[in-house]
Amino acid sequence: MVKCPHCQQVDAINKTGIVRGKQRYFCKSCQVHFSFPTAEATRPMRRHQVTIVDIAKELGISKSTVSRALRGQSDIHPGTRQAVLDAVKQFDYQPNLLAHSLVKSRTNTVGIIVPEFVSFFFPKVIIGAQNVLADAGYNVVICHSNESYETEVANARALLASRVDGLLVSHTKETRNFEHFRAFQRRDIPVVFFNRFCEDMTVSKVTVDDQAGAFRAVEHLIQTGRRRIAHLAGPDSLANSRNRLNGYRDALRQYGIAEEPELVISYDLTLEKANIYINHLLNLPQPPDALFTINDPTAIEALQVIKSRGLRIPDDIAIVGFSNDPVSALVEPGLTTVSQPINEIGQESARLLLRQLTSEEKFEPQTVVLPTELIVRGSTVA
Amino acid sequence: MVKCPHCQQVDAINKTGIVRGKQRYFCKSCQVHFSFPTAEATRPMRRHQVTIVDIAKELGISKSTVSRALRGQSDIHPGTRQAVLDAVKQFDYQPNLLAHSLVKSRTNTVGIIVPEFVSFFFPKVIIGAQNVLADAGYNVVICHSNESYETEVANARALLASRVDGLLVSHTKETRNFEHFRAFQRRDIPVVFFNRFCEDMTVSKVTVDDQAGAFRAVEHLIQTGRRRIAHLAGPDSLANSRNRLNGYRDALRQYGIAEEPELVISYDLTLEKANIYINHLLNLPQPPDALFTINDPTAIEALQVIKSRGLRIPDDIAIVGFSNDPVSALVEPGLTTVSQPINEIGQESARLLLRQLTSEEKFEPQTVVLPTELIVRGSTVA
DNA sequence: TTCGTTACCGGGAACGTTCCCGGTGTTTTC
DNA sequence: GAAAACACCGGGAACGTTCCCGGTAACGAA
Repeated sequence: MVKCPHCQQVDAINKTGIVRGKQRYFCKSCQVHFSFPTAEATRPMRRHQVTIVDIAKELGISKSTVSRALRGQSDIHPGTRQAVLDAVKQFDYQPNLLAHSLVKSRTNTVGIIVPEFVSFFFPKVIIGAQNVLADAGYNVVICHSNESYETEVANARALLASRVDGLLVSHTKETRNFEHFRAFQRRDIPVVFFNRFCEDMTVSKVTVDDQAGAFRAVEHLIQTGRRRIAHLAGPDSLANSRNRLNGYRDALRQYGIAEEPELVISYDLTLEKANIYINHLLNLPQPPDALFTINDPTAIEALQVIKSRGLRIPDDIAIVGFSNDPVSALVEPGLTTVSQPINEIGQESARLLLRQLTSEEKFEPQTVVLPTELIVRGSTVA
Repeated sequence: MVKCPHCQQVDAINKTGIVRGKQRYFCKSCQVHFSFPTAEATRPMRRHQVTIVDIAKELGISKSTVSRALRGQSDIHPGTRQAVLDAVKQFDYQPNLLAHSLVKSRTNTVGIIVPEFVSFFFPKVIIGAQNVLADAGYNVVICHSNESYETEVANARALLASRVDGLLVSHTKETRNFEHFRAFQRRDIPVVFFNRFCEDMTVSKVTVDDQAGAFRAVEHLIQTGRRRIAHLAGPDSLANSRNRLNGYRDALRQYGIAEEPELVISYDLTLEKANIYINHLLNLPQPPDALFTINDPTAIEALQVIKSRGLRIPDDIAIVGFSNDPVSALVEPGLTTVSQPINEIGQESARLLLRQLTSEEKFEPQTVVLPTELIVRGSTVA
């Protein structure tokens, strides 16, 4: 009853096992195995995409010609080209970037990994970078590591797998192992760090003059008569929090003020912890008369806590933040803060990456340090 | 001097033109054209990627087997599998997602297009969506249309070209033509609108009860004694600004207050225009005693303007915003506002998309309306 | 023994592009 | 009027995967 598809014989057929749920046969005379295609297994009925060959067939030309017409380059008759363009419109053809990238080995895409983006800073950086990159014809895919090392590694892996041409990163506060970024370097995929960076990786970096900014902030506090200046510092894992701490110390030293260890607290950047430490500082036998925080959200949290305790700002205690978030102008009193050129950070990072992407020869990694500026508002002077 | 590569003859060779900068010859006896490969044209020295076949060659097995081992499925000897895994680690092999997506015709990626993301709202939505999507194994690429219709179209085109499996959109305030989104529908790529949506497209939508929220806000103003309530409305192109306006009108009508046309101003959501109109309202012969704005940034701008004019809030004029941005709790006085479940908007949109992506049969588009809640702060009651 | 079954594995065709290379007319040049 | 140049176009091999299908050895049962 089973007929060999080759010799059409019915006998001399053996069963030879069930493979993937389908009976297989063996024809002894033909010395060949065979099985019968099941009805639905013919094709998974994949939705047909209109491709370059569909256009080619329609116009009776070759796919090479269609490709040439689409890329709008050389070796194409204007008439043919127009015909292709018309057909493309008619069939609503969309080029498949996947195939394109596969053969070109480049995706015209750069990845951006940021640790968070509900605060003002990172979105603004991304927009700055994106504008520059878009002008250069690059797409951008944004990843959000959520301050989690695992997520960051997963993000990096995903970007590597999708073969981005370059990477812009600000790492998480947890990140101490940078192997997932070195994987890009090994493949000659340029990486640029911004804002937060690994000091012992030889990559391009964009940052601001954190130390000088912090110095100016603390100097300003000293010059307005403060002596017990507390500092809520960021985690030690972040270079910029180390630098801001250094700026703080520089100022104290230069003005001959001894550093009180109890006034310097390094924490994990969460508002919960910030709240705890602010209260702790205020509860000290000798509370500080000024507070310099690692960033604006922390300063604003401090502002709320201090006001809720009925203390006067800046009379009883002065506050300085860092980065001049728009909110800092809206709170009452306005927050004195160190502004950084957020948009430029993004733009400069993107430009650095682009230069690296387009340079033919070996590119020397480069570090760009942008200036900071002290913005004085009501939280330090009445 | 020129030898035919076939017959090795030297005479009977003609030049037959220079094509792409290279001399071409014709051998009359072989009846064949030929040219000589230039040295550097051999290969563009493309950096070699380590692929599945490299691993296969190294282990002396076929690429099919390596592929099987990597996908960790059936029909693979545990020993072979382990050997492959070891080699993968040793050679630092990274799978090429482009090739994978090309053959599978799916990218496991969904695109998100938002009109802006410096304000609190959209980043938060994105995070909500991303969490849900990541759990389901999807990657996310975020596009930022910057409230520009052209950019939005470009974004949509790029996402289509890179073959995302689904799309989450909040369109720009300029968008009146939705053809670029219909292109996804034509290809059976599910689209979910959130926050801002096109009413006459049959797609899934996630929104909040704008009308009820606005009603509650205005009702609250009326109940606290206000009668001349102004409304700074959003552009008519956005369904949610229309709905909020409707809620405003409902409340006035229900409480028997006639609508004053001069008190309802629709504008383009920029702070510059907001400032102008706020001042305009305050300069009216009969200025309003309350202001309900389309969103929180506008309300906060109003708050600043009003305070700078020396007017008291809420005594002289009360303010209500919309969406409960974190800033609204920080300004002084605190801003009464209508909160919406921002995170849930993202999550729900993602879930809707996922259901559509995984459902076998035809999926009926669905609209989810999430509740709003009035948050009363100092800008309306002392 | 001999057949049926299981457990693996390899070959090769997709997927949708680009690019190289070689063809064929037609036009220019000497 | 032939040789050289030009203007177009087509074929087919990449790119790096997955998937189908068929092969082979080993083993259990009849």
